Amino acid sequence: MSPADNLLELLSTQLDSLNRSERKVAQVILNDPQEATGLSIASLAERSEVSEPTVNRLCRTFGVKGFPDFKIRLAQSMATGTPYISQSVDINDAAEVYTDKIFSSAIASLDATRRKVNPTMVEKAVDFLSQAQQILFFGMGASGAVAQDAQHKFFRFNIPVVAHNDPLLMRMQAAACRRGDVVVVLSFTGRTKDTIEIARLAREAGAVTIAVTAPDSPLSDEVSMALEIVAPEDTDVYMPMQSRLIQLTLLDVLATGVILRRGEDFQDHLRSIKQSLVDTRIAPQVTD
Amino acid sequence: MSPADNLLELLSTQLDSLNRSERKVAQVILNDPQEATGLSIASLAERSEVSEPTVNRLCRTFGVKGFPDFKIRLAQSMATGTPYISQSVDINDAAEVYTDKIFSSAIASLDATRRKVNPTMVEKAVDFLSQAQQILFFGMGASGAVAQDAQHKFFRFNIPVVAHNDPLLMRMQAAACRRGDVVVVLSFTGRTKDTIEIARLAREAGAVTIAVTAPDSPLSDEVSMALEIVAPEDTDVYMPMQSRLIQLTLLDVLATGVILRRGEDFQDHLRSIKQSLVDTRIAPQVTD
DNA sequence: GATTTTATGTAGTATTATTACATCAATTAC
DNA sequence: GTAATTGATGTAATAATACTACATAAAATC
Repeated sequence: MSPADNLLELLSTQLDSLNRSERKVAQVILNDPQEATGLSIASLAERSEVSEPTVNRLCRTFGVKGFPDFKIRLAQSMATGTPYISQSVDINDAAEVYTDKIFSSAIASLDATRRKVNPTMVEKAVDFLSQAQQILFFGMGASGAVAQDAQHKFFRFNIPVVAHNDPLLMRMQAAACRRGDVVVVLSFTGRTKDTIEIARLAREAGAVTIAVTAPDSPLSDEVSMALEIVAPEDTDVYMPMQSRLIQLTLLDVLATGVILRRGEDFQDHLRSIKQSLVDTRIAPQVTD
Repeated sequence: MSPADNLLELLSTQLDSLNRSERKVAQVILNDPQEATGLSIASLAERSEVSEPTVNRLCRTFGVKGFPDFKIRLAQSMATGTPYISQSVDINDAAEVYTDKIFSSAIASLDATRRKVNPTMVEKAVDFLSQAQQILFFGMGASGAVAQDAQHKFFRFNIPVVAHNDPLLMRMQAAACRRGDVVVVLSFTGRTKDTIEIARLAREAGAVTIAVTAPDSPLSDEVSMALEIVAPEDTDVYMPMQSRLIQLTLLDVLATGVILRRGEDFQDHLRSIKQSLVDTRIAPQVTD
């Protein structure tokens, strides 16, 4: 994010450190930012009961070129700014408040990742996955559930897929890998000793290894290619929440990539899998 | 949304119905909208190889006052417009595009749910969970991974926790439930026959049953209380993606609720669990 | 209470956008 | 095939808007 991105937030937090006149302007803006984006410097000055240069100076205080530029930043930050700020839960929060905070944090994390994901790497991972003879998902702890989820998704592609969360099984499977196998290693930190060693074993055995992990971690040095994701650890204070959602979504992206690579015919196959569930259900919900 | 809100989208859809010169301008804008918000009418005209009034006319075509106003609408629609609209992936999408679409859809789903969650129900579920003698998470298929994830989260609370994705095991466990047990049943559709029956068994055995499922589904009638979530099925065409993220996040909310209910002392306990992982890791990453 | 510093406003200047009009190209009518 | 009309585009003047340099007023410091 560029420095002056969350202009509205900046404006309200910096309110105290402004001059009296500049503060008047800031308050008028905060009072109705939408309106403010439509005003000329003259009208805004008038409403704030200050002179035009004062408005101009306020703008420059926030590191923008001038008033028109300021309005544009304002417009941007209104849409994207206020919501979705990763907030820590407070011990006194009511259900409504912490529910909102957790959802907002989840959204903020996904949004942050959305912009950071490297499409070239995604493409590359999809290349490997769609050519794999066998796919193995390895994840321990919370990543174990992610691995299981991935298995449940990739089995639809008519490739043998396994998921493990037990280090011993992983180790055995890794050693037994052959050329054509693709191993996806899931680790939030990329620093778990077992995981790193298992990745190495798999690679030595001839498998392509893909890590979904933190940037510049020991694990990402050890694999064929790394999909690097940054989780804002501040909200994951006591358990992994954000990092796991990010991994899951990224795996959704990879699965989607594989589907697209397979072409349209393949989508019939997927539809038939979904259809096979119908008999296990009550009444409606067939959805084409 | 006001008429001229999705300016970028409008711009690309209306591209064909524009004059030759105006189209040139539109293309320059679409090519780099961010950049365009920073240009003067003169520079934009130059880059588009048209005259300034042409640019001005284009702006008016989209029902805005003038060029500066246009830039502001553009800025807004960049932030709010494209994103967070649940878009289907197209077979011709490049990696960058489908990555963005999937993340955006995930965000859109979470955002939609965020506003629909009933805090009273959350509160109630937290009440049950924090008083439970034992917690059982049941989920089949993709919900199986969610159940496993939940187990991994709730085991930290010093309560016996089990997770199952096998209907037979679920059934046995359900029948063996006793007063004081809490069963959380995860089902996207709430219509899987097995799941519904298992929920009934558990309740008859004396357990409190909580469903995380679709509103007004057979399952939600069968349980002690239901946390109802609506997944936008349109993006989950071939596999459950959004619905699963929503369930996970909702379980994060419940876990957080339990933590808060336990009070500050309990947070030391959580910290010590996290600390216990340190030895399995390489070097840094202790985080307090 | 005098002096310096900081804040704010005034008036002129520069930039930027808009309008009115002219020219050119394309289409249609003859 | 040419003339007339319509629509598209550009030129140049005008108007609106924002910016700068400077002056004045207020506050803070000595």
